[in-house]
Amino acid sequence: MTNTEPSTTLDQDLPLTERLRTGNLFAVPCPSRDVLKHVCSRWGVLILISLRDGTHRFSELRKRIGGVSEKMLAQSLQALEQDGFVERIAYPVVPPHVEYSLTTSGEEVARLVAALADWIEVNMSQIAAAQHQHQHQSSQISAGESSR
Amino acid sequence: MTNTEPSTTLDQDLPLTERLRTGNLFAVPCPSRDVLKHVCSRWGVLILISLRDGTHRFSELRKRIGGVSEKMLAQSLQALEQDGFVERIAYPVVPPHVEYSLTTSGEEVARLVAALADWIEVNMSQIAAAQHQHQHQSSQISAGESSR
DNA sequence: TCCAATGCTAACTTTAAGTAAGTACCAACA
DNA sequence: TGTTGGTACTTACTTAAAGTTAGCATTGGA
Repeated sequence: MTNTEPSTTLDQDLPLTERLRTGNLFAVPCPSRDVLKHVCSRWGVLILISLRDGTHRFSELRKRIGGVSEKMLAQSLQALEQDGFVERIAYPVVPPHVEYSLTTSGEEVARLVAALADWIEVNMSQIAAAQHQHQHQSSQISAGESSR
Repeated sequence: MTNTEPSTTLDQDLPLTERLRTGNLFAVPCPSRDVLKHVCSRWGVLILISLRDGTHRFSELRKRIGGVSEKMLAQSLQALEQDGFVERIAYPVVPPHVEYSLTTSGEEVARLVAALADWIEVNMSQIAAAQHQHQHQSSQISAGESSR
């Protein structure tokens, strides 16, 4: 049996202040989850960080962000634009010229996302060490003496 | 044609300081991307935030995090454990009793992730307004007469 | 005339997420 | 002596998302 509860129960039982602090992210039908998905997605993160140093064209972003396809770049940009984090300006010329930049709120999320990404990169060697260690003592950690 | 470059080119051309600042996240074969994926994943975020107030059992997390299945919870916890963000302690009793808590580095990422999640929740009404506005003026934004 | 350049979109394939059911272990109950 | 229940998982299967490839529109330049 899986996922039995309506899962809004937890939020409903808490006082308003608590609901605001812990957020309703823990409830299933929460719109924040979608926004978080856009912002935290593989390409969303890199787009936001890329645009922190100013306006960029579609093709510039594609070149800068290694491994992104045009489809995913367009899709991610559209999501971020719809959430109001990215502004899109299309100049009616041929060949097309479209510029993307961060909005005010976009700059704020981008700052937080960049902080997270920076932390991971700075501590990557430590994380890699933990991963390596985990490989060699797999599932040895347990309370007391015997396990499994 | 998509994804033409080996995409390490950009990093290689930059000086070391710049590479550290902007990170090699923009390169395809970057291990940071995987860590970011774990941390920023739908359930990873909620697990990290949940564990910020202390140790929790598997079943407690399942109840608290609305909509998560046992499979995804186990999978996400294993990824976070492997990255060294979460510690797992299994007591050799029947029925099983397993406790999860944040490590020191886990607390740090959790703090950054929580900051991001909090920002989104606090500004959710503004974001929702932007989304709604976007619906009604879809793709009307373009450069006025002609520029460049 | 034909190709290149740019920013997309559509059709299709592969991967990841989600769902439902099963496993192991023993204690308590009837 | 079943048998039920509780916990923390796996495993097999289905669906949704990501990724890949190809194409469109337009026009300046070779």
